[in-house]
Amino acid sequence: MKDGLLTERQMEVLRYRKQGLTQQQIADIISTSKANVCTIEKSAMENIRRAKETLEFLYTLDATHLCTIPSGTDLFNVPAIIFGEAEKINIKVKYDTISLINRLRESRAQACKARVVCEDIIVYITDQGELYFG
Amino acid sequence: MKDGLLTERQMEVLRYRKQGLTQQQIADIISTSKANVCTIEKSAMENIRRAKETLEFLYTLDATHLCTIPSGTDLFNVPAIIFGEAEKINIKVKYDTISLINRLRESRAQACKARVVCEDIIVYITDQGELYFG
DNA sequence: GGAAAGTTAACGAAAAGTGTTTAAGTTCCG
DNA sequence: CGGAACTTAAACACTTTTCGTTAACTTTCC
Repeated sequence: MKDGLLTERQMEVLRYRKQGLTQQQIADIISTSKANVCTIEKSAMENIRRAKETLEFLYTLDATHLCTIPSGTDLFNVPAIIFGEAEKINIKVKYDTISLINRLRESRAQACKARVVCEDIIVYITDQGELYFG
Repeated sequence: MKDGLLTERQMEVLRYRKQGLTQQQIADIISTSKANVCTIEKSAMENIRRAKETLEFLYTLDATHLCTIPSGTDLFNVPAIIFGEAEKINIKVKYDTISLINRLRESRAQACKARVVCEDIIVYITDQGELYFG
């Protein structure tokens, strides 16, 4: 039975980073180049991103496809669309208008520019009204 | 930029499984042996476990060590210990007695037998009073 | 008991991930 | 500007993961 995704090296760098050390300082401590510290840190972040994405997939397994928000939609119109679709299948969405927009912004930041959705967004919903954006 | 931890094959199997298919049925669909479906499913679950553990590590980066609950402690005594330790460092724990026990049970199920803690449990806490069990 | 479902072990080949180095690039700030 | 911090790319040796096979084993349920 193995540990998480991160290697000892990666966790080491992240811990030192959390303490505020520069890459050069860490490089000196663990006896390597600062370029290497950079790549180790970067691959650690990549692993964390992949861990998150993996769990996101798990959630969508429990969820069903609700609708797709087309690119170009005004962000402020998104809640109404989602509430409407959810109502059709008799599910009460867990979020109000504001927190729904915030949740979307957090989970798909690069898909939201100013007030507009700039990528198609697939919306999933669970029986409990939890939302996921794909 | 890559996807999550799971391979196409692994996601495929998990989706069919969610639909209630047996390993043999899936094996027929994707043209392989049921033994292979089993190992693919198993490694998928292992990847999911690792993803969770990775994010747990991330939380402990933000958190500081609060105390260690020794093996053999009565579960119902755990909240008092934790509240006491948190008070010493002036942090208000986010949970009440009941939800604290539930949180512990969920996060470290195999460490809780009946009313007793059967493994040492390291407790971490954030400035916001969020708890993590290592 | 017997059939279907599921698990395990051993092994091989292909693919992917990791830690390094070196060298050339940023970006930020006084 | 100049320096410190940080990023990137190519290449390498090395380890790990993955998918697959075969064959034997356990569990579950009627």
